[in-house]
Amino acid sequence: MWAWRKYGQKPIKGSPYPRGYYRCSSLKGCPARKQVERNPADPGLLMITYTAEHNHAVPTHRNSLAGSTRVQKLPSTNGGLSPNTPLEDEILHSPNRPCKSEEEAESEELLVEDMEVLGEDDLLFLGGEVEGQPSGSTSSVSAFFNDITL
DNA sequence: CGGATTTGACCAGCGC
DNA sequence: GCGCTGGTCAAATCCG
Repeated sequence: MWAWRKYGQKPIKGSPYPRGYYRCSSLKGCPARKQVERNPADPGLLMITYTAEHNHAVPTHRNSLAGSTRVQKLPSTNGGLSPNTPLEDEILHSPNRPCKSEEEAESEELLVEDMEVLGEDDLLFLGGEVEGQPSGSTSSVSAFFNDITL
């Protein structure tokens, strides 16, 4: 839904998997950031931590994808296509639980974004609260994902 | 050719 | 003060 540009990756102490740092590339001055790290307890699960809020509206890019790019890639071969968002379309493309290799990380992230669909408002809420509540907000996000998987 | 990704270097905060 | 760790920067590279 947002356009994220990766700007860094670091191995994290205590976790065998590196953490990726992403910025919003939709708008140049957008302060929104997200950290993507794998859950050591469940390597198939990506924990996405949002920091700061987007200072712009959700790019209609999403719909434009559904209207142009997606349709071009997937003509009416799907029959009904997906009347909903392209995000759901991508989720449909993602396998259940690949857990194959690092290359599958994107698919796994899509899997996590499935959870965003479930609790998108909650995530945005958490992301917004990180600014106002410096203590424990990040861990709350992690706990949030843990609750989902467990 | 422009934008995204990779990756090593640099910097700041914190604990000892 | 020093070393460790996490976060960011920027140059090189890749891809459409």
